[in-house]
Amino acid sequence: MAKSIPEFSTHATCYSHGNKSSYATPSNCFIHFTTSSRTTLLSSNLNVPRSSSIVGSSALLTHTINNNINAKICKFCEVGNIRNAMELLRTSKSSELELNTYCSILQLFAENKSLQEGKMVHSIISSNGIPIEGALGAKLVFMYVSCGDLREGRKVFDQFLNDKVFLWNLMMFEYAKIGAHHESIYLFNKMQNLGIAGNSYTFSCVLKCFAAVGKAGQCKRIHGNVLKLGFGSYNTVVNSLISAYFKSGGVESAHKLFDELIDRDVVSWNSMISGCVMNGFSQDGLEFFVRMLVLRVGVDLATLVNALVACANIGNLALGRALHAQGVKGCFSREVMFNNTLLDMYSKCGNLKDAIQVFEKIGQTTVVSWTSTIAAYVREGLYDDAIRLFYEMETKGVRPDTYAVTSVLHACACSNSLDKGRGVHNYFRKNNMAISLPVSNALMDMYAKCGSMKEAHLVFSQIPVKDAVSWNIMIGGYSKNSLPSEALKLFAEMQEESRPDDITMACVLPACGSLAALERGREIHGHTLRNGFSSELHVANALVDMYVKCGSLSHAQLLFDMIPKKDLISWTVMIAGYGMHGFGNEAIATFEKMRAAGIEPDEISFTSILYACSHSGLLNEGWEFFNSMKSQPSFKPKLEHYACMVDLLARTGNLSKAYSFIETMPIKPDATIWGALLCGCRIHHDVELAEKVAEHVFELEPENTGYYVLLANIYAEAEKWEEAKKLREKIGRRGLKKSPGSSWIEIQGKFAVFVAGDTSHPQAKDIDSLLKELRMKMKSEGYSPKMRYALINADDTVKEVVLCGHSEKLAMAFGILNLPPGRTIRVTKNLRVCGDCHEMAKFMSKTTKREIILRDSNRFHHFKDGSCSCRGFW
DNA sequence: ATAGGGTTAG
Repeated sequence: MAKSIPEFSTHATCYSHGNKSSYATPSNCFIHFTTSSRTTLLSSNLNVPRSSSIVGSSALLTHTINNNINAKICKFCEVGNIRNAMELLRTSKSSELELNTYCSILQLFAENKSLQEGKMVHSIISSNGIPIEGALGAKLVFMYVSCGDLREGRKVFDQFLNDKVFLWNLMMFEYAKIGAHHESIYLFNKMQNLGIAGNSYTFSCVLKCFAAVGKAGQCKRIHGNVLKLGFGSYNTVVNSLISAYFKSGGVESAHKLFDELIDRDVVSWNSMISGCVMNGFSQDGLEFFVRMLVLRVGVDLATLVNALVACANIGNLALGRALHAQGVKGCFSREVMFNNTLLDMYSKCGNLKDAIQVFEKIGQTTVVSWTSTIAAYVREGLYDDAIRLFYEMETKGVRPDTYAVTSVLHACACSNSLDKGRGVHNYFRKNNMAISLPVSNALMDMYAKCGSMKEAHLVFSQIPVKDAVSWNIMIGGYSKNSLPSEALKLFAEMQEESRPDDITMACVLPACGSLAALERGREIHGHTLRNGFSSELHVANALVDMYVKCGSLSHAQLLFDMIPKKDLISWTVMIAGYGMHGFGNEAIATFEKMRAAGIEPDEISFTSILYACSHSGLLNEGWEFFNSMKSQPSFKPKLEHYACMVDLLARTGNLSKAYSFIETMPIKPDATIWGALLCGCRIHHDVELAEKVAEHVFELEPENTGYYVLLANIYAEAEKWEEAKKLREKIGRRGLKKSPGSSWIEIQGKFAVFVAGDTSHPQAKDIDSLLKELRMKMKSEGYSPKMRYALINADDTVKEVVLCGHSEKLAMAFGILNLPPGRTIRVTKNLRVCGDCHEMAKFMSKTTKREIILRDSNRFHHFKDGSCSCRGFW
């Protein structure tokens, strides 16, 4: 998270490009050096009386007067009388003033932080023709830096060559303080090139900077330097080394240094606790804390704060409370930082009440207190309270920072409230708040999570320099909001403009999955291998899921088996994969293996296994899983679980059982539940029940055209043309439009999309004649086309034409025409496959000796040698 | 005259 500091970054750019015209180049320094050596001669004339007798006596007189003036100014400085000191300085002649006098007055202004007066002295020095160098130059720099004008201080610093380590340290330290670590490192390197040896301060500072910019290798190098120069026993330096190693992941090196350190002070111990905590070893950190107590090392505020963070991370509420008590005893309970950490600890340990109590008792709040409390409310799902607190903070005069802003946006995202999110965004605009990169990212994330990719993109398009997070949020947002083509498009753009990381992979792979874009998915798989991302668990899981959804179950299985430490997601993805492809028994075996591996299923893995049972018609097994879930007190079956059971009962022909199951549900059934039964009515041709069920469905979701079509089809299949027609007219009257069925096939990374009756395709003629030929063959081999699916009350010839025009048939035929013999044909359809197409696919797989994998909106159908893996369960 | 450890989000 680099803060942008324009004035310093321009420096850095100049230096790194070796720009000769920059005022800070060594050659420029040399010019200043030579000019000033000339004036050094002049200035020494001021203080050394000449030897000539006549001139000499007057010079002596001048000298005495000068001394008086200089002494007077110094006296004024001593007592802090700025006005008189300045007055005297201004009215005195240049020749009367000594360098020391300037120094004393600059020192005073440095201590008083009087920048304006300091600047005046600077201009007097310049107009008096005094060269800026040596002690005076150093003092001038010190004045500017002390007064907070680092930029002006740097200008003076660059004007002369100096070898004062203190001054270099000062500059480095100031840059480090404002986060300009690179600038600090630049100065360190320059110092080394000039042959100026650093001291312990130098190394402490530069180690911090290297750690901050993530240069672990440099820390090692500096470590060597430190030992060579004999700072290996300096406490401050070793402590800096320890924390630098920790910050760059060198946990072992840090521990080794600590073990070898003889004089450990409280900072050494604190560094160990914080280092362990930041590397995810909170328990180890707490052990260092306990060792401190045993050895009676004094504990300070930082110790308690670090230990509290450790407790928060591992949820150790008991120790957290003990630390609270210890803090009160040690009089830290007035410290804001202590209270902030404390309230965060309570919240993270699941104790909102105590967290709020700490917050309400804090005498003095900072933006951190508010942010932590906002996050505490979000943790408990109290999003409105969190948002309210954000606005309340403003009325208390606390200005929100990046953390506060991202937290409140997260609250909006979690509450799934686009209006509240927009409200916060408007609040930023009204208050002219700077929208930094992290804030833009949080805004995009909020809009994406609330489903408005349009607004997310608007924010995205206004970011001048995007980082990987920005791209990932957009790509993942498109994937999650069912805009997979947009996700893939943006991923391609990202590859041109930025560096995709492991998270990018996990964001873009689901898009391949939802498009069944196997070739693109394979490409991205290659990308993860080349970049070493595939060892990341979330990437591996995403890959398995992608192969499952792209219909390549064997690849999914292969990758799944290769995951060394599978988590709940890995298992759930594979169980769902087996289910979707109709391998119910494999899904069950995998579920049992997961339990044997000590991983307990959650609600989602139960949904997956129940669907797997339903897709394979495993009625008894499904009941068993459903009952075992109900027997666990921590689980309450949700709507989706009931939907699976209804689906399972209905598919297996237990329609009336399904009906009574719905009636006895403890929660109110929604349209999906009734819809599952309606679907079963279609499979088992129960028109009477279908009408009864449809009433429920239409009442719950009157706008969803899919259900009207479903009932219309049930009528048509029963050849009840009048009813079908009425229903279709009803749809028309309501202005509802059926979402058109479409199918697509990916060939060489490009998608060919077909809609029913499409004749615009360049190969339409070939496709048509191939389908006609297949139909003839089918007929001659005794297949009768399933006229029912034409759903038009016309004579059979017309029906046959319409049947041939179904999008999945077109896509399959296109695949046969364009893919080399023997290659598997993979087709995806946005709706459920039609019965006649299903029959024809079986036939196609036999006569063309091709494997056809058809994914519909519900599951996969593998057609091979004239049969389908679904065995009729669809 | 300059230092090392310390709170909040995603």
